[in-house]
Amino acid sequence: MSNKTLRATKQRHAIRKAFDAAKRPLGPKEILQIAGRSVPNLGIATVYRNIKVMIDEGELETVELPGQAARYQPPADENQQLLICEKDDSVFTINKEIDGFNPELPDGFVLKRYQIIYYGDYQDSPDKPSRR
Amino acid sequence: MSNKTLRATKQRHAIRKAFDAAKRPLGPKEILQIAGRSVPNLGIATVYRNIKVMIDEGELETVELPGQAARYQPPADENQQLLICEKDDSVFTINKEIDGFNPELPDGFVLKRYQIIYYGDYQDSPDKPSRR
DNA sequence: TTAACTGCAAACCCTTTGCACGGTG
DNA sequence: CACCGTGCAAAGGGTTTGCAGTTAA
Repeated sequence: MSNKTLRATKQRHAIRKAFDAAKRPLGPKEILQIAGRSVPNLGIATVYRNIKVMIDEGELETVELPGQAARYQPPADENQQLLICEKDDSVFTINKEIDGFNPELPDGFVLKRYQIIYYGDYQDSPDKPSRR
Repeated sequence: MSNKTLRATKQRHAIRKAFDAAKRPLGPKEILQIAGRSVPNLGIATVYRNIKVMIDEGELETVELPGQAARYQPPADENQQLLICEKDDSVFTINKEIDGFNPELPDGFVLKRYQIIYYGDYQDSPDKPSRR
């Protein structure tokens, strides 16, 4: 966590609002698109820099996905389950715990955390951003 | 699968040998480094093109990892478990099935496959390439 | 002979950085 | 009025493509 004093800029405010509205992990370009609606000329560099600062502040965390660029979200469960919609690669989260999950690992390997990713899609075409 | 006739080139042969020797998923630069030992002046573009061709032929498959560039390997289990060594980001595979694993999914979501990724590291410093 | 294949370099795409300007506190 | 933050453009790093020369069949 940084020790610099953060300023309240309209850019950072718009980025926060984007996450509030989307309620799902967002990538840099998605953030630019959403936040850019309230901040004309918002630059992609500003988005990247704010992502870094906000992660540093503990306000965001990285969601790393296989074969895709990183997304970001307000901090959630460590072993959060991610659900990737193959229709459009949008990402949703499941915050429920799996119980009794305890895989066998190779000798000497110390498990720190795990990530389970489900691939599939919805039969219908739901309003993605309202799901959680 | 392509319909073009593949030729037996020394470049492709060297790339096959690299996978045989490594026995773990490899990235383009790793392939270039290993196969380049037997083919001087091997170009990275040739590596990328051969990866594509070999995937097209079913000879390789993509291993997508969160937050990392894709690796490749000869086809393995669909729900293969991947093990990422955080010491150097090298990747190993576990081919054992998990039984009784059956998570609850949201209504309407059709599960096609899942991927479980464990993060941690080895206490010792094993010979990575010999592990499987 | 001919069309797949290769190496090189340029082109791309995404992310980061340098710089001068603008805005917060 | 410091100095943090921003927009723009250039620089980086990884992957793809264009092209002319090479080589398998």
